[in-house]
Amino acid sequence: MTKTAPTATGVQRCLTEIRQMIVSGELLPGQKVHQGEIAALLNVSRIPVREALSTLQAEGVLTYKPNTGFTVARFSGEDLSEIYLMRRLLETELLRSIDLGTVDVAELEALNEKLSTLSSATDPDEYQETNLAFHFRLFDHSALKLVRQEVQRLWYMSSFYRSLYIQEADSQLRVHSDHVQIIEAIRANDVEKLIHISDEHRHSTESLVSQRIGWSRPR
Amino acid sequence: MTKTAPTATGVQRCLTEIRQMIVSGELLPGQKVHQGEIAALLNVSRIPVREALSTLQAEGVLTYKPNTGFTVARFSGEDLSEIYLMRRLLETELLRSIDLGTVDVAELEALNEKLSTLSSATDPDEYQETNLAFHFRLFDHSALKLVRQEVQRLWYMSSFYRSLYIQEADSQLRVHSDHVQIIEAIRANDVEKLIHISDEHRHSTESLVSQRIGWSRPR
DNA sequence: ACATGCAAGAATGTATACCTAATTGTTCGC
DNA sequence: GCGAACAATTAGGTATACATTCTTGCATGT
Repeated sequence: MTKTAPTATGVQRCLTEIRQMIVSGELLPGQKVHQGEIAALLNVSRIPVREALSTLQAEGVLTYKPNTGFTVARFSGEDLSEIYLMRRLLETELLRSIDLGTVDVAELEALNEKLSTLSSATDPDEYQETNLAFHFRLFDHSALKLVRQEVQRLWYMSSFYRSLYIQEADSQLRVHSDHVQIIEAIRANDVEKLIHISDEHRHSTESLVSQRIGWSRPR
Repeated sequence: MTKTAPTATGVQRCLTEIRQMIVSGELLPGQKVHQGEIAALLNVSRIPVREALSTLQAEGVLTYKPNTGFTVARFSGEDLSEIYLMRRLLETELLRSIDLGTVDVAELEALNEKLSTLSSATDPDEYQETNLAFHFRLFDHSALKLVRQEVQRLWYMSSFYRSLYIQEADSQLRVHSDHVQIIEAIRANDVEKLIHISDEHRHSTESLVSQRIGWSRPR
């Protein structure tokens, strides 16, 4: 999912790299993002870096103050509640619009199994990646492209905060079993059950994330 | 609302100007946006233009293809349905979260009266501006900042299409009377009624917009 | 000691210039 | 005459360089 096309432009590489730096905690919420540093790190000039930062700001991942620069967005508990509220509303629409009969269940199971083999403590990046793939492979079956895009934006916005709770063995087990239930609901062609399970799954992650707020420490 | 701060950066001016060009129909959906042209038009180099374009792409106002450039996003009827679906879900949450007692009703009435004095045919820009101000002055009373921000993005995305239907005397009358009903509901402190009226208001605009799809003609 | 103002440094904002990829039109071969 | 390769042109992508603004620390004065 983070694979950049071979013909990728510098801006696009900057985008994925900076996103990655946020997920991995290399850039913490509240921290300033120096254009020069990023540019040197990625061996490009500041121009493509600035464009990537502009994009991330529009997505809500960064904040911006003119003549002062970009900062990693920092969310309060209320902010995260809003994000999860929007996710619930929009993801419910996505799930409801899917014809479950057409879903490739085997692929989802494979992704979920891959998740269980990954240690979220040692490979947080790939774990996040795979978890995201699991959910969006499902969302991809919806015809609601714009809603899907917006949901993805919401996941990006909160990616760092999700990474906080995910690095725990307990959470990992919970996630896996929730996913199993999701797969069962799809097999049973039971949309309402799928929505219900997904709601609970989302809600449990929200609770865990909320508990961890404040762990992020900008200098 | 479109007033750029005196200390504004070039990118910000580009942003508001390009938005304006889309609302006014100077840039039509499906049309290519040439960086050089915009730059010359606004007396800046292509650098700030490109950053503004990146931002607008992240907002969904433009589409982008590497090494080929930016294009004004063009929405099908289904796309617009999605946008209105998201608006309904999110705006309902905004309205429900507002303490109607604290709303400055007089200000809303003033904006609505201003709307009726404007001819949407001759001053489409200011009409759109004022209409947007009416709704967002209300949304501003919500504590759900992120939801509000997302709703604003949805309005921006579809601004051109809204401009299509609004340039009709009938629509203008309808809008005004809907707004009067909205104000009444606020006065009556009746949230559910407010939501209901808003739903119908939104739905009627969606119908009108849908009828006009295809009027936009990219070269 | 504290506040104010100023100067040096650093980082942002943008114009210019160059390189590269996509496009368009042309020529050659069939 | 039609299609494919190729050259010329256009437009996008990015590095460099410079201007401008913000920041920071020091000095000065109250």
